[in-house]
Amino acid sequence: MHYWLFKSEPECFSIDDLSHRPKKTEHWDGVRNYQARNMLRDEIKKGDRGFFYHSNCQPPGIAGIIEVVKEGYPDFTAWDIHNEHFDPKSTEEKPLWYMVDVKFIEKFPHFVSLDEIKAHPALKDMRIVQRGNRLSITPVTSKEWQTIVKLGMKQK
DNA sequence: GCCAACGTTGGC
DNA sequence: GCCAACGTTGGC
Repeated sequence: MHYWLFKSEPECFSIDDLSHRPKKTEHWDGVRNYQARNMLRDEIKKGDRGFFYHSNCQPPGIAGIIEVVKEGYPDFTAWDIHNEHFDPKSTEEKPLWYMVDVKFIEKFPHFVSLDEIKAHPALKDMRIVQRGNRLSITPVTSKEWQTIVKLGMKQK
């Protein structure tokens, strides 16, 4: 099993939005970056777990845990001309963009802020703390995963 | 709202 | 196939 970090702007789609969806499940659509697309299509497997990262908000950080419940399949929002992620280069015959379905597992009792991640020596290699990182999905090592889960489960 | 970093586009 | 211009991301 592998671990991932999924970025989302909470204004747009937050961990609470996910937990209130039917079956606490939603497709992770709208990724329009080739590197992230390759991970969605080829590497992210059913049963993998991910962090739900809140970006472009105050404070940014990791809000909780999700699980991949459906592996890569064509992102149909790219075919919808009225969708903001519409892309005429993608067709049903030759889909260009992919997505997975993710399910809400839990919200951390303690939100792990980007500041905390940056301050932790074991997390210094995470993509998310490196400057200029713009990938919306990144791999997480099992060591990083365990470190962050420990921080997130810490009760006040 | 600023702006650095980065990916993508398109002219050549 | 280079690379400048442009658009987007996302922390601050």
